Amino acid sequence: MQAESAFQGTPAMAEPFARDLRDRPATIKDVAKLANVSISTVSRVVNQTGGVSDELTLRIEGAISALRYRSNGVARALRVNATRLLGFIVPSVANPTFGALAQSVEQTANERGYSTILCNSGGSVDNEVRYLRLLIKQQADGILFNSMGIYDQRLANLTNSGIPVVVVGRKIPGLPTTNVTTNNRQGAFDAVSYLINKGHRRIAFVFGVYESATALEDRYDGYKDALRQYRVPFDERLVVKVPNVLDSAEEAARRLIDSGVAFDGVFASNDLIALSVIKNLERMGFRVPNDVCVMGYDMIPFSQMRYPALSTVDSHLDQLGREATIQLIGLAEGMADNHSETVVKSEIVLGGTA
Amino acid sequence: MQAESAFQGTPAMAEPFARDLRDRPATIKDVAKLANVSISTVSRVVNQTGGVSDELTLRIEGAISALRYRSNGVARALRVNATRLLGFIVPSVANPTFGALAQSVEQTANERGYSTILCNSGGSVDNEVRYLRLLIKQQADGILFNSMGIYDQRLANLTNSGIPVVVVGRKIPGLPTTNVTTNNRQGAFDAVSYLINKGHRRIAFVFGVYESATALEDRYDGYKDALRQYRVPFDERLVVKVPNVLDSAEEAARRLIDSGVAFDGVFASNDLIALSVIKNLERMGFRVPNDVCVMGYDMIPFSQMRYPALSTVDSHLDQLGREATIQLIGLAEGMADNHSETVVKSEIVLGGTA
DNA sequence: TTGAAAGCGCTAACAC
DNA sequence: GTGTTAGCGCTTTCAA
Repeated sequence: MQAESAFQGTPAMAEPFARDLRDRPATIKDVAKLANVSISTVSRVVNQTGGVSDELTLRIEGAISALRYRSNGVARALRVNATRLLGFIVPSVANPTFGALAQSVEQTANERGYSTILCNSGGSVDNEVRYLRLLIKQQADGILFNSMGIYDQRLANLTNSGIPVVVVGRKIPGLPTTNVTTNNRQGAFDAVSYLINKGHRRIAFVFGVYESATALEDRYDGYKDALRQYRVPFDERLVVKVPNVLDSAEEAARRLIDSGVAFDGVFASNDLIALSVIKNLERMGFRVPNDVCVMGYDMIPFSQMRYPALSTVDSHLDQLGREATIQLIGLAEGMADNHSETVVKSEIVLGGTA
Repeated sequence: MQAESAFQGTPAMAEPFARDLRDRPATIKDVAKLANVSISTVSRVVNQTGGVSDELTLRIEGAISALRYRSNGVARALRVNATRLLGFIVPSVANPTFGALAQSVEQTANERGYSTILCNSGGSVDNEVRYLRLLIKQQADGILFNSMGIYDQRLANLTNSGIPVVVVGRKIPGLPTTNVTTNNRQGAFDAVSYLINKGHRRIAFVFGVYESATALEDRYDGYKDALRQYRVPFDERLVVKVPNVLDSAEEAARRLIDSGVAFDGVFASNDLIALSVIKNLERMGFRVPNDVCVMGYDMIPFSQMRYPALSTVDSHLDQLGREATIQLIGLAEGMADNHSETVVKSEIVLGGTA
């Protein structure tokens, strides 16, 4: 820290000293030699451990900036057995849900002196396994895992291999890890209840394949809960699965419409799907919300960048990411319980589509 | 690799051996001891350097899986002086433009055995500097830099400090780095030319503050080029700056409309702004494209998730990310020129908004 | 307050 | 084919 500001302070006079060591970066040894002290003293100054006389401190800081010395994080990591690196495994950063999550994770980690290695699993368990292995090998201090929620024996082995793991946004059935989730079932219940209370009775549930098993199931359960609560008959023809929306937004609503089943409301398992449904409804001449009401889930920033804004359920992605990261760092630093469960509340937000 | 599959093959019989070493992970030494060989032989098996007899190989693989050994990447990195970690600095992953870019970077890096540390600068030079320092300290093998394009002496110092750096999507004036950009000026020219050829004469240019200086300037230049080419008078009242759209999508079009200046087309500096403009136009009762045509830039996946889909300029973000990553790895492995320039072509894509 | 020295886990000469 | 050993750059006892 001091070292760095000292360096900035003397960019001009730094050059002459800089490279009598041929083009490799300066090490602590070089600094020690130039300052005429031992490497341990340099280390004390660099890490601000204290107990170094003002005179030496000054001399060492001078040498540090002259040599443009930066302590080697890898060597340090090896020695102290901590990298201050966190792994974050998500299905896809291109998906704004995870983008928002990643943003909050990264920021929270940073405030605490950690960096984030981002890993796109593409939604495949094999890749999840591959990344877990990689992160363990790279000695990440902890792993934040936004898994697809599919159980696999290898996942169990890896998440139990000693490295702190927090599963975020969803649970993996059978994996006893610390997890931070959003209150999916309640949120879905609220959304569908709202639609019912507005007088809708034929409410479709549209969901994507590219989603975590458990989060999806919870939202589906919430949907059914609401129907039951208000004695609206369940019709399985209103439950529609669509392919990955980011790849092909085409089929979402069409299937529903083509099927000829009457419906006056749609509850989508996430915002992207909701948007895709709206797109297709509008393309086919329906008006939203006049002809059909649509609600999404997650409240990605985008879903508000249209007119009318999407009615949705805010799952507080920022809070989710933040909480999960805090938990993970707690585990990594040995001051948190393992296997805890945190639930972030979600709440409906009315835009203009329902 | 072999080690890992061997391990998977014997999860059941692994346990008994596993923890006579108290709860620390097994090291190469432990494996050597159990297999009754030297650590160098273990290393040779782990790294598949060859030259080890079948018998020993087998014995070592057995020990590896029994101990659930995983080579320590940090120790290896220290020794071979390479982390196989790439840093990727972006203004914000929550922004889908960078999400798309990050996705392609991550994938390309992965195919080549590298992982990516994602860093959100939040668009501030101070954070960019902070991250550059961090990545250098962490011994990243290279840095992919999606900078805001603002020059700063510290950036110059850091990017010249020996670590390979590729600037992607934009240039930083005054920083002679390798860079991979998209053909912004031409793309903007094409977009605006298209609008002009459709008969529009009052075309606004709307841009955001949250954008890279150079990319923006190039797009602005392209806009002016087209006006000049077709002898459409330039009216600076049609050039409108809006605040960060992700934070507040409110003001984009309103300013333009409130100003009372007539316009029949909008060229936005990126898709997000285009969407925000459309939202506000529609909210105020204008119809797109009937009353006003709108074109965006970048072709983020989202801009196609509406009806009608946004007309925009595809800047081939995936290709951009891919190309930049390849260049960076080339630099990192010492087989690419420094200071090269690559330009990815962009081309207009007609949705239904223009 | 300072320095010497051991050692984190690994690779790569080099010797056998 | 296999083993011995030095050392990557750092932190951290321990002694002085």
